[in-house]
Amino acid sequence: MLDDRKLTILRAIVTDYVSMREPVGSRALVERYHLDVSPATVRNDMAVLEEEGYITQPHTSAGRIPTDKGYRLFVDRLGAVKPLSAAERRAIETFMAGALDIDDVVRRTVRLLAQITQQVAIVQYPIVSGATIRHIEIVTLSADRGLVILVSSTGKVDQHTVDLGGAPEAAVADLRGRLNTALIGLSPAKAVERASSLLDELPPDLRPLATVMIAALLELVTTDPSTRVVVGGVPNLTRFSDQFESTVRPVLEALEEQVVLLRLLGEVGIGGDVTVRIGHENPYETLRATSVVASAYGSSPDAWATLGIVGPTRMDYPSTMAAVRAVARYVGRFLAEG
Amino acid sequence: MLDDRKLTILRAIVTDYVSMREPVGSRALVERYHLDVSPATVRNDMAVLEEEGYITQPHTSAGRIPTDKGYRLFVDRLGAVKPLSAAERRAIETFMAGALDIDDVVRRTVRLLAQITQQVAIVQYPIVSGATIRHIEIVTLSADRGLVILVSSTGKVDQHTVDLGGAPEAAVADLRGRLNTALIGLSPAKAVERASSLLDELPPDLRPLATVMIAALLELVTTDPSTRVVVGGVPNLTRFSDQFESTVRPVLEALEEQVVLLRLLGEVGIGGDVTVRIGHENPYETLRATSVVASAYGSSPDAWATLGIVGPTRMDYPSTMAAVRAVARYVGRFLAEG
DNA sequence: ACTGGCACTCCGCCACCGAGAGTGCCAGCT
DNA sequence: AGCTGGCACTCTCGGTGGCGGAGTGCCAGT
Repeated sequence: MLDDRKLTILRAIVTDYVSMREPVGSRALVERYHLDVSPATVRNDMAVLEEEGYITQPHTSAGRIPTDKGYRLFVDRLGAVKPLSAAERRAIETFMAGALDIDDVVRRTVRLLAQITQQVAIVQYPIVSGATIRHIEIVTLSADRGLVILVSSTGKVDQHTVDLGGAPEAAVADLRGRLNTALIGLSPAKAVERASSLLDELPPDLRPLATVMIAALLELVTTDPSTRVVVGGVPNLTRFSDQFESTVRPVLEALEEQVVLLRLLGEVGIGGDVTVRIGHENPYETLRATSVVASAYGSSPDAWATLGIVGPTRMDYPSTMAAVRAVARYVGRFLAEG
Repeated sequence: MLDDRKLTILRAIVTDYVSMREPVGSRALVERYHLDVSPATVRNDMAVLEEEGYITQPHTSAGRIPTDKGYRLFVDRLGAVKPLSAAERRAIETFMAGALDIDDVVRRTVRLLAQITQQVAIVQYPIVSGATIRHIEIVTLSADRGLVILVSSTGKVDQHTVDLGGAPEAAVADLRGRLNTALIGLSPAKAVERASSLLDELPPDLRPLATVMIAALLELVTTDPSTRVVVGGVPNLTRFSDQFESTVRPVLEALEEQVVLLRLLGEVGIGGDVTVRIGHENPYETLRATSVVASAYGSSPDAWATLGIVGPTRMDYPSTMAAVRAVARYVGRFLAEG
């Protein structure tokens, strides 16, 4: 159906449209890409490509632009991965050097991604799931209010306020000790399990307090990993000052909602390569003019998360994918080394 | 110099321009604001106002628009505070109900502000300065890496990684105990002072570790309050889809930089009322088309911070100021009650 | 001190035109 | 069959010109 020349033409159309930002016509195509055929021939091929849904015309007698389907084919089969420039490699190295803690790593990563890709970057905090519990602390703030603090082996610290119900300080300390001895070193899933069985072993007077505590722990363990996403490079959106309402606003709205961001990053397998979601392939109708390029990253199969960028469907996929992949790999290695 | 009628006219121009978004002429003015004079009279007054720099003409034979100086006079002397609507009052009450911890309060506050004002909202985390240290925890992550966790009396939790240099577990525990007994209940400023004197009292083998620890604490105490600012309502920027490069981009850039945001919120006195900074009054040249409305908020003179909104100079100051004030007060009370 | 009138300026809108780019189709060539 | 050159057609885009409307400034009169 699609012979080599048609594929070459599609590739040329995508490349040209991405860099020139204008519908591309048959004449420009033969000139700029050294196709050894006449414009008329290219036109015939383009007619076929259009019929198959890979390209479209904004209006009669304008050049062609790729459709989502066209970009998809390009990404899957036609885009040669563009290696990073020396400057980009250097940027990756220097950006991460001297990172202090997890927060810092995430902040730096998001900046780095935004700068290299010139798009909006999104980085999810590494998920605790495979990590183990390192320490549990309970701090009393007032007679009635306390703070449960959970430190995981990856160095992430989570907190949650609880109602102490006026329990005596000694009871709190007792419970703190018991929780620590019982739960340290466990994975969150195991910890939740162990915690509920622990409840039965406790002296009756500790139980109400322990119930509250464990509920708080549970909440930290289950809800938290999904709640932390960091965004950067938002000013890059201004590069499309055309199509304002249609493009920029929906993206800004998506960026405000952590849940939306997480769904956008989507199900990226840990082993998998860079994932690209183009236009309508995204779970949100309003984002049909934007694409997401994402990848898993992490220090081990047990501690990983997702990072990626959001940009217009009309983007330089080869470069962007290369950048996302490189950053994901580098940050993963960086985390593993500590 | 400026008699009552001229002031009335200036007020009318500001009000009209803000709501209509178009330069306002003498005819429209007398009609819409029931000035009992002829357009010609108004024109004479406008000529004076222009000469004094309060209003200006985009071009000959267009209506007038306020200058920054005009807005300033309006805000200082002419704007009657517009009371909040019932819906807005209700929004404030319901938005905050059921807030869990500081993070939650801040997140909700920023959403609330953004929704009521329909602008970009900025909320700074309450500053610890007046708060006292509630608890210090040291957790070992690996032989070499540890985590210093600082819990303040306001329920804020800060963390910092340190290099343990392979110190034995017992030494770490010892130091942890000493730091806690020495520093709990102190204000950060006092704590830093006490910590350095503590250094001399320690057994020599603990000193290297203690030095690292105290440096980390110091960093937490001094740098942290200024590093946490939360932003929301960014999609509201799309309401000015005109003037894109001139307005939206600079604001987006400012929002990426915590330091810039803090400088924008600026020096707002704790006791003071709402502060307005109009156009060129801002410390950044690129933000000359935007205004900042900010206010201090907090639970006590010892624990407070700043919140506010960023919007176009052409904004409804009376409503916005009322909203910012109301939110600041409400959140302050909410924090005080716990 | 205010007003009505008047001449003047300038923007915004619309209609129109021509150039340019690009297409689709067709007949002819290889 | 497949490619090509030619041609008529379509549509956008930029520029021009005309016109109505809104608004101003000024001046003479009340």
